Amino acid sequence: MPTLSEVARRAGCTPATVSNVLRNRGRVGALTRQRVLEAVEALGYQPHLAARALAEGRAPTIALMVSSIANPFYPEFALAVERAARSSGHFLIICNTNEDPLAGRAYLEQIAGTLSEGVLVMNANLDFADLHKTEARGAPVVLCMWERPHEPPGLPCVAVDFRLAGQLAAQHLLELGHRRIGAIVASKAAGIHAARYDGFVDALRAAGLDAAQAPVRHARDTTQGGYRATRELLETHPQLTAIFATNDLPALGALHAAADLGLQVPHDLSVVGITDIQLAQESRPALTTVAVPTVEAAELAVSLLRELIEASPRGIRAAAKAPRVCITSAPKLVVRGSTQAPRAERS
Amino acid sequence: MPTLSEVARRAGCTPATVSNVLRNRGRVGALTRQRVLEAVEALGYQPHLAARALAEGRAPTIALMVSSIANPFYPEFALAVERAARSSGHFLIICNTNEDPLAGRAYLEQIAGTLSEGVLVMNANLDFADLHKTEARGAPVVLCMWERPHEPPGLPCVAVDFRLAGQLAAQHLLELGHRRIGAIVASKAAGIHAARYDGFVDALRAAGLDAAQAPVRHARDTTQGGYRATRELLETHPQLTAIFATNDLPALGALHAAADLGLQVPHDLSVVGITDIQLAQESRPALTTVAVPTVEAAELAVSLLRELIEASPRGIRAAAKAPRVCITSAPKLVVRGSTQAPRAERS
DNA sequence: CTGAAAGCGCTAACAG
DNA sequence: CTGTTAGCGCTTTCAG
Repeated sequence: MPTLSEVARRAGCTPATVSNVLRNRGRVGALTRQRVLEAVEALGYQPHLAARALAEGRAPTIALMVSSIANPFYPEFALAVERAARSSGHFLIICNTNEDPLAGRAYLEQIAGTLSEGVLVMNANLDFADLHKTEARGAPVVLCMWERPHEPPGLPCVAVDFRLAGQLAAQHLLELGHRRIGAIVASKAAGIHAARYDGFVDALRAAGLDAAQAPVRHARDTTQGGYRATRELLETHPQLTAIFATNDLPALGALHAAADLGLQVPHDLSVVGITDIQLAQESRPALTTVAVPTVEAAELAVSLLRELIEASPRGIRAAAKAPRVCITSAPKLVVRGSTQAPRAERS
Repeated sequence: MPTLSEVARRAGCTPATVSNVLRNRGRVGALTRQRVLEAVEALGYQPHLAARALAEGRAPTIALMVSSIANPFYPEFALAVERAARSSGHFLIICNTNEDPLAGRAYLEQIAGTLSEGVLVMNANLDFADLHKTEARGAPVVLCMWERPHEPPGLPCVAVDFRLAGQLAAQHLLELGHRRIGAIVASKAAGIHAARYDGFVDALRAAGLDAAQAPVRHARDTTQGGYRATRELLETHPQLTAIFATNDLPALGALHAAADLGLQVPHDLSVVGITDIQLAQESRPALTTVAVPTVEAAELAVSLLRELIEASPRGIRAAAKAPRVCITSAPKLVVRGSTQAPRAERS
């Protein structure tokens, strides 16, 4: 691989000049520029990113921490992040923590601040102390999908009003006339999805229902998890006419469970999820869900991270004011085929 | 972030010595080592990866080129690649080409050899010329899922016998008694999936059938694509009893189409796919498919890349012998609920 | 066993 | 306008 000085030699000037023309710094004579450009072309020169990073004191990548890229929601998000990162001149490093805080820590320690300029964190079961440590080392951190806009996490974040999402889902069911609704909370880590469930409860209350009366099951955030939870729910509470799930994957599982129990969705059972992942459109029936602004969140996260990077000139911590919280636009109900009014008005 | 020399100062020695203890080079006195380790600990020192990369002339990352990480197959593969990369000391950069050869080229030119030591290529619609160019610049390239083990592509690759996969799928259908089988070829780029279709034809021939008699549709490699193709196929050839799709996503689409046409799968129509992605287990009915050794392919790809990296000491091209081809273990038929013997023996 | 010195490829002042 | 001079943080001979 040709280097700057090889280009310089060929163009009959110094590396500094070549650098200048390449980055449009300092004025360079038209003729010199011309010769430099030719030399670059002839040699097929490409700047050495590691060298540049070292000299500039900044890295050309950002990291995305995620528990497992194989969860169908993450790739959609990752794709949007990558696009945004790309257009701000960064490459994306994917860090699968596999739900293991130690793996997460190892990643953070190794790349934050040396290979990656900043870190984006999707639900990845990380230790907050580790995150603060990486911040302190000079690598900004942004939480990508904070669930409670009004309860800041003590770290910069983009927040989605998931409580509202829960409300919207529940309201939809209530408006259709459902009164006996089972809830599935997909809480891998404690507390995650709590806001969504809170919203569900809000809506029930607002409709004058006793929320304690609605049966709940916790499940893993997978189709399987939702499948099992639904079967349990329906076995113990056969009179349920609808299922509210805090995420699409378990909602999809509910669809399967219903099929296996001989229930027609939405005729015998309505199902609603949250997020609106790709798959939600592809199930049979298609899933009614509350769409979360994924792409917007990804873009906000990257631009917030960028801002923080710019604002921390070589490791100087920003003043100790409260970390920024960016709020996305509101989640929106998407009605598809998995919900309708309950069949029997009397239960 | 503390640097090597800060550690050295604190430990009362020189950077060179610190470097030595950290990488177990050159002998270091037990006592010095002790002090160095303490200093490292006290300062929370972490090596600066970009600096190390520059000094060593090697990069700590590899790149995975993929057309879009949002295609459900890729994340599964990417996860396996990341694990393998990790355990060989590399980080993974995800490069979504978005099916755009120009985007792919831009990636290759920028990172190959400077940020990434090597490049893994999933079907990403890249220009082979670009790949050869990046090889020539000193960054090894490995194709991750070459479809024809016996027709080497002129680049190092890991090959999966997809022709066999096609055969297995077709044989399964034939053994069940199907004779009127429609084929869906999911060929985003020309020729991709051709091997799978060839295998299908092989099996038909072997069974004494006229392959020309089996209707074929080309489709995009998506559920949607499979959906449309299936509807077309069934409208023009209502007597079909089975659908063979070259990939799982279109096969899943076939399932949906059947449902919309009022056909029971597998009772009225059998469907078989290839790959065995996660989703294949989750459809209703679950999809019969030919499983491809994804994880194995990912691991082979990374280890082949590693080998090539080691073998090319700083950009010296290996001798011009034919590039290596690693062959994975054979694809295997996985029978699930979407296939059974055709209902009417007479069509 | 440890230190001194050179350099990886590039950028960033500051002179000329 | 262009060249000179220092590094960025680390590794790596090669002396001591």
